[in-house]
Amino acid sequence: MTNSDSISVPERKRGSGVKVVYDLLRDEILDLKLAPGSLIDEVQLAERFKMSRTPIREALVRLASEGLIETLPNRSTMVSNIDFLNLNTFFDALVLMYRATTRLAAQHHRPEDLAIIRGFHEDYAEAVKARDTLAMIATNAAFHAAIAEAGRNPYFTSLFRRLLDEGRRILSLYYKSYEDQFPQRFVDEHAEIIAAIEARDIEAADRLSKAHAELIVSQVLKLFSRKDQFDIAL
Amino acid sequence: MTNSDSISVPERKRGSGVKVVYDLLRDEILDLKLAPGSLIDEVQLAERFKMSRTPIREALVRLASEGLIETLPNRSTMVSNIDFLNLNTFFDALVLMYRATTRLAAQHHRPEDLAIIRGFHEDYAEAVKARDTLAMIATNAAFHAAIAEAGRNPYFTSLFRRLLDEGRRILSLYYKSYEDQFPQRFVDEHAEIIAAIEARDIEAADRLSKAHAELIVSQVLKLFSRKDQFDIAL
DNA sequence: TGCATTTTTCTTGTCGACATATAAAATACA
DNA sequence: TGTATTTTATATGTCGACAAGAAAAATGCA
Repeated sequence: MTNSDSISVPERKRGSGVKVVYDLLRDEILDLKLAPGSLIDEVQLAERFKMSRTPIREALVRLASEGLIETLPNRSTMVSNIDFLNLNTFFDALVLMYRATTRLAAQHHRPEDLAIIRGFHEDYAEAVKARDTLAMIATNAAFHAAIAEAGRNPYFTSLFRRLLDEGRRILSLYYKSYEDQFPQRFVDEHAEIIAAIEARDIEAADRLSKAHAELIVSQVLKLFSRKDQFDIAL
Repeated sequence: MTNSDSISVPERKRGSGVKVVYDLLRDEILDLKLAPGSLIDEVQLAERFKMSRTPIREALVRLASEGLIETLPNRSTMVSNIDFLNLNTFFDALVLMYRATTRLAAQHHRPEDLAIIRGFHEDYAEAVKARDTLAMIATNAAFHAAIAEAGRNPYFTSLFRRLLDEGRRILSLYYKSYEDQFPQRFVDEHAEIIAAIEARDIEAADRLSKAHAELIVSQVLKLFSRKDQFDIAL
């Protein structure tokens, strides 16, 4: 008897339901597999994940509290739109968190943190070499998140993670349109940042991370100002 | 027939359940009516709020994603402990957010924002005059949250709100023990901050908010270093 | 035809019940 | 008596079903 013959096999550990749904939906939203503004149906998800609506709803509540989806009372819930009109608030926060987390990493990192950071650094370099844009975006976010972890301030880390997540959505649009030489420059700058952290040079970490962040911001802004407004509005 | 005669009166609007539970539990946690570390029972809450466990659970999921409660798998959920060992990370984030939000308020505030801010300023002054510590804590948080709103950066605002919330719990302990003259000084400093914002003097707003935040931090640290360690551990 | 009103449909919000995992209690055994 | 094992108790995780709103469709009327 093959596995597909038996119908009533739960095959899922108790308590894992919410996490599975949350993780997968989150990834799909951040990779734009679920388009901003698209509607989410609980029953549909329940069928897809083969579970009841209760754990689905709890995953949605969590996504909503993180701003990834919006729920209209008594009416459907939808993937949050990217607010292009207020990108400046996003960039302001992003630059400040780049600086704050990198500074703290220079202060508080431990030897084992550097190994982790270097790991993601190499992953990113390989993604650049392979011209794999989705991997570039994901490993870049992981690299900076690892630096934030080494800074050991959970308040900064959680905001920064949220910003990096939102950045994944924005950068997905960016790299969908343009392939250019900047990723290689980012690799070099990452190496400089690592060196500053390792040397515990707080001011250098601050200066380099600030320049790095502002380069990204200026590139994305240049792109968006060049593109036709109607082209990017969802 | 009086209202109490009919047993099966829902008397609650559909969709309001989660919000009611969330708001009340949040307040009780922040005012220390629910002690850090105390256990939360879903069935008990369901009976208390006269609703089923489903909306209760969704409110708990939301509180958990904001870090106010922690949920042990398959076992009970509890009110998050205050991490006295890592207060420095809290203060680092708090000072930076005081500065960032006040700077942005000086840049982006609109006339109507100032009216709101002044309203909370007066509420706080009255609470100080009345020596109502719980009101002081709440209106102080509201005052600074209003400044953050005027800065119009939702990323900063949401982190700052979370920090102010956590601050409510810490300050509750502070004021439980000591009554002193600092609240009046805070009133004066608030007035100076408002003036800087109104004058759109970004550097002054930065300087004043930094000094204000650091005064609070140093006061709380002084208190905690004076107190017996075992006295405050939970 | 055009608009207001009623009906239908469809999705969400809530409920009560069952299943299961963990901790505590009880038992067995050396 | 002390430890290991089994049993029980209890709170959580999940389920299927019903009810209530809101939008869409259908109907009525001028």
